[in-house]
Amino acid sequence: MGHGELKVTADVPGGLSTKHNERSKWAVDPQCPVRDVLDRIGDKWSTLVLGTLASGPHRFSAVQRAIPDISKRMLTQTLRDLERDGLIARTVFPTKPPSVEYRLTPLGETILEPLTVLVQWADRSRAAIKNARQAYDAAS
Amino acid sequence: MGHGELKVTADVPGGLSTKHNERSKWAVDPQCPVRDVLDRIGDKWSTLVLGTLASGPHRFSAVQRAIPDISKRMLTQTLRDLERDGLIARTVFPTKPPSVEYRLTPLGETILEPLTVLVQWADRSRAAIKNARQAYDAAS
DNA sequence: CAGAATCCTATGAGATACTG
DNA sequence: CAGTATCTCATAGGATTCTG
Repeated sequence: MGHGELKVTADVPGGLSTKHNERSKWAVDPQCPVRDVLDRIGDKWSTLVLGTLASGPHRFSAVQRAIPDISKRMLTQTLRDLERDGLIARTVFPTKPPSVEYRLTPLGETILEPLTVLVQWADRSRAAIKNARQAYDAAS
Repeated sequence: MGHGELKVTADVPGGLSTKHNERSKWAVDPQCPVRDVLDRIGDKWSTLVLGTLASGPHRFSAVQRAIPDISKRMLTQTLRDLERDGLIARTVFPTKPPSVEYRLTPLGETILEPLTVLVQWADRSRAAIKNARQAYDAAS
């Protein structure tokens, strides 16, 4: 008890992994889904960009306006990585000056729900975490 | 259409955020929940440690065995950060040699479900992402 | 406008050695 | 056993300048 009622353990006995692993060695696999997903969205900007595009297609400069403190360099790189992974699509309109539109692909839209679940957790837990930090820092 | 049926937009019109923000400026707030959560679990090891402790309390060396390629330095630091945020609890047994046990707190257990949702997405999407990468790299 | 190129720095993280 | 203390390196990421 104490851990038996965890929803996660009902489906994934070894912890957070989902299958194709025996027992608790899931963290060993360098291609385990945990590492896989975090390498993808664990960087500083990917989720912000995905969240921005969640409300519809944006041009390069529009994304940058939505995330004011991202540099052009990191925005370009983040967009490229997401495009390479098939999460967003890039469309160039050969106008003068050129205009480029970014939008979520169908695959990219499927990540919004998992991200939303995570963000909602963060929102609900913010106060508790803040308190925990203050208690920890006060005790140290 | 195209974005109107997104589940995420039903609850969170501005994108991934959940509330207390007007329109699409959610990414501007440095304390926005997206950045908040990613600063917490977006590092290389936190989720692996949380996933390991999901199956029950572990001693320091047991966590290290579960995640073979983490260094003692990073394991210590990751455990400290998670403890500070109130997600895990540290219990010292004054035996000789000393033994220390780590376990999820009630708060820490609440993050397992969001993480599981994300991991399951990664698992389901792995093939699609792999294909997208190959197509992108072939076209470049 | 939408980048590409270059330079630079801060930090994440590994390796190793030491200790109560 | 469960850390701490250094040292070192790779890379994420910022600032700036240039261009089709």
